[in-house]
Amino acid sequence: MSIDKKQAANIFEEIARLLELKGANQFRTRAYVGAARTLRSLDMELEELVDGNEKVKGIGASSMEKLRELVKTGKMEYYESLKAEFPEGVLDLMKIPRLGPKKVKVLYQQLNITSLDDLEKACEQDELLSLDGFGAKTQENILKGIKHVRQYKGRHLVRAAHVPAQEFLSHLQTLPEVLELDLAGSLRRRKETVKDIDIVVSTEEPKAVMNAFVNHPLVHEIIAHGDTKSSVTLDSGINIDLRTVTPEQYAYALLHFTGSKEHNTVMRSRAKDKGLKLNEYGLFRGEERIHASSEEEIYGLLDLPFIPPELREDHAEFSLAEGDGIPSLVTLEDLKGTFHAHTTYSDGSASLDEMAQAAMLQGLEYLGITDHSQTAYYAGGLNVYDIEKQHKEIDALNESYDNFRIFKGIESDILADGSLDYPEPVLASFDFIIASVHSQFNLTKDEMTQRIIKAIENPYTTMLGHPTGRLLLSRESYPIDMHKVIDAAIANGVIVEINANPHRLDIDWRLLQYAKEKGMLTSINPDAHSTEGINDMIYGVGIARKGGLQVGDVLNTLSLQDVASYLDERHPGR
DNA sequence: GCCGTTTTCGGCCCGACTGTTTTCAGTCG
Repeated sequence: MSIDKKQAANIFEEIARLLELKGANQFRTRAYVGAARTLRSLDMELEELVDGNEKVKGIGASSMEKLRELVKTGKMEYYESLKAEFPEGVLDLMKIPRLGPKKVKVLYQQLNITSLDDLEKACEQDELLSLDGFGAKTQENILKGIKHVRQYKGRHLVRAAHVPAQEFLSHLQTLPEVLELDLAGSLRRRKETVKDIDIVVSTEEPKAVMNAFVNHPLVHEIIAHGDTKSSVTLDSGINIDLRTVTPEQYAYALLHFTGSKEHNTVMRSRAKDKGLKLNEYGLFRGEERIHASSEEEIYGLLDLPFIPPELREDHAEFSLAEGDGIPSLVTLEDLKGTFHAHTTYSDGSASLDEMAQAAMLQGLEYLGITDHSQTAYYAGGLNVYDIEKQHKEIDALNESYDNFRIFKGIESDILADGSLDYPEPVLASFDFIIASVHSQFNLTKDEMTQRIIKAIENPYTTMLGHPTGRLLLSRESYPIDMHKVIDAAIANGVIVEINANPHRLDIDWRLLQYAKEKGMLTSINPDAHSTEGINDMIYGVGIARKGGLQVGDVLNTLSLQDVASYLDERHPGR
């Protein structure tokens, strides 16, 4: 069993946690975190990295040697011995909010606590009160934290954060004391999952704003309530952090709290290189504060073009900024239509006409309907008779619409051998086909990659659906070599979708820069199973923007006429 | 542990809040 990048990254991450527990030098700890991060977004195979001479920033000689050992032997002596120093389960304790390495160390050394269960029992029996630095309040918070960790595992799907965030923004907007406000944090950066909601407000009267915030009816619990920073938990379990600053500080605060941490670190060192200091309150030359009234101005002061929030991950944005420039990113308004929607013919909850009307309400010119194929019996997959019936209904509806068209599609299962789910004459009856894997995930990486590439090579395949099969926060991707899949898609003129359903957001944005450079075309598809599902396109746009995609990279920015001729030319039978 | 167009040694981002203290450590972002 060979090690993949994610597993390797997790091991480096765990080493960092263990070193923290040991009380190691914080910079050494940070180096391991940095190595883990580098591995996660590595643009080559692990074997290539450890065998080659290419240097990668963030992985020095020591980490490289450990990584090589891991890749070659499947084991790392250093990690194993470090792990042996602590009982299994101790690391779980650090997932509890407000429990860091120092407190965890005390808990396990003095009370021999090595699991969430142990900790819960100890709290219930008031055992923590005897420890230095622990009091009743801490114990109470830990008990709450254990529940929180068990229930939510700390992260949330972007839709679960986006909806309440909009509610709080509108609420705060109505306050006369609020001068400016914005979403910040990972939600503004449109990450695929988020830990909490961050909002920044500029005001001259922070107390009034904070009071209104913590007293909002959706607030379940107040975690912190200060003059410039407050933090609450909502009934749904998600946290919101609110920061207030003065109008003078606002642009700097928005930049700071939008992050990412890694992006900010680079920005700070750029400032430092110029003899300046950057923090959430301003850019300083000695005591002198340099004025900036927008994020654009701050970037300008550091000789950078404006970097949109979605790109601020220290992933590619600084090299883009200093090379070809920051691309003008695709927006929701650029989408003229969309593909991948289910109806009551299979497992959707709305009829063909209802789905089409919902798309029209969004201002779209076309909708590609793709119910499930016959093998997906669990989802009511369509047999040949159903398909004929659906096509007749679509023809009639299209007759009745002005300037709107339903495209006839199918989400064909990719069978275990890589073939599509109907005989050729049936495949030929569709305007387009999305090929997706829905079963038999337990193949090896090579087998799965070959299976999907075979489907890509089928001339009837127009798009590849949710290419990795991941379900965020619940199911990992099946093993697959996405670089090979992307290369095959490009070679065969197949579109790889950005599945915009918040549970999937698949293809991962970290692959999009590679795909774009190679010339891959994508389509932002909601995978809608209801009329509301069409609204999920916005989350797919966020992913496209994180990947640096522009209008020309996205099929469904084409007008009805252009997309119709594209599909016609692409169809092997026409 | 990582990094370097002044550097192979000496730095490594920085501030707010809580809970415990009695002036501050730990945690978080």
